[in-house]
Amino acid sequence: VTVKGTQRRAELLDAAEKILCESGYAALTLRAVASTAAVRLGHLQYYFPARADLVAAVLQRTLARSLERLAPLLTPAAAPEVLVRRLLSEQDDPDLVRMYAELWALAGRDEAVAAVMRGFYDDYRAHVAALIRTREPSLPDADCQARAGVFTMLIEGAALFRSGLAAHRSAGTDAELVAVAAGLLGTSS
Amino acid sequence: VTVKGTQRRAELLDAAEKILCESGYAALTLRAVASTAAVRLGHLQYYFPARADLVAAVLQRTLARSLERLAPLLTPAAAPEVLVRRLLSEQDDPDLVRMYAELWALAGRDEAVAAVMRGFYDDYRAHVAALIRTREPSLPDADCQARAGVFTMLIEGAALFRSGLAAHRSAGTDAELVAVAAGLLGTSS
DNA sequence: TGTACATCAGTGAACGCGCGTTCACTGATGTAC
DNA sequence: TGTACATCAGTGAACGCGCGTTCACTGATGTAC
Repeated sequence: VTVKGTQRRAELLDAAEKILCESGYAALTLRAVASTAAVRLGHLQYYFPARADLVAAVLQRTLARSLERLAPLLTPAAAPEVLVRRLLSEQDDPDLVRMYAELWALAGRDEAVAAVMRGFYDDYRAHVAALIRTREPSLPDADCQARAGVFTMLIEGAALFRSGLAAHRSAGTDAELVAVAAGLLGTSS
Repeated sequence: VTVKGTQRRAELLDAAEKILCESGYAALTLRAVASTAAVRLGHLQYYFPARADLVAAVLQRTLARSLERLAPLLTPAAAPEVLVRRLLSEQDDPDLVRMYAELWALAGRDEAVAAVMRGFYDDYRAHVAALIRTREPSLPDADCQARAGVFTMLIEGAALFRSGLAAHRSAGTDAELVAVAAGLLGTSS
């Protein structure tokens, strides 16, 4: 495990992540990844012997990075409404929403992918639950979990209906969405 | 346009819908459809000259049938909680949820598919809005629309988080989900 | 009632293409003595 | 400080496969006269 090897591997995952985001899972072929990373097909296979290895690696890394980006937003510092708006603005990147939609579809056909996805959303939900707990300390833990679950459903459902996939954005619906989502996070400050 | 031709066409769409539901979009190949319908590849091409024609036709028919199944549930006859529970029980079929996930992913890569999807959800949302209007006649129309929009986000988000794709079902979260969704529909009876 | 003919329904073989995978190979880098 | 050798990094060509599409063809069904 040399420094060069680690770096190359990261470059290949960069290329894979770029393709997955911009062009989708169907376009995530070994040849496309190799070409994007300016590497020969056979060489890519040296690092990822089978396509499944590459897919698993890029999935893990992409979701871990997503969580790193989302977790800092889920702090009690801001008012719930502000927090929800920030969270929703993360959905402004169409490529990202498209990618999530593809991962959901993938999870439906591949139990290993589904397990990784559930792990990601478990972490996400735990952050939300902790936030609710901070805001309403007297609320039983089970209720915090339940509210966090519904909050997550709502936010991820919103991704579909604010991105053009299932509907276009609407200011009126957004206002109601923010109100409902903020209400789930706890009493407004 | 003979009766035989119409019937054959329906049989082919049946086969395509079955594959799309059970095995997903990637498995929706012309050879698989022809084989399922017990028809030769060349013959399938006679009815659907290009794959895109078949995909468009099966998408239209599948969503139209979905709406026919969902619309009767969205009547003011039942209490909101009961109605929401019935709606959620429609998500008990894993194949169906998987298929929706695939259609969302598809919509992200194909604007024609996205347009069909948006049309479907426009109709769906209109039904919900009408239901809310019945239940709370004094509510301005814009508010009905906004609430219906959030309701739809929540229900579709719930599909992801109750099917194993993004999370497994939880009784506690379900209870909170029903409460929030029913609240959006209007005052409880 | 029969005949000619156009259209509809269905067959079968082949095409070029991109895919994941395999494999034998070469050059560079590190390591043991 | 040099040498031998194992491991790492990278190349290039070929494979079998399934895909959508094309096309020439045959048989069945309807229609006009």
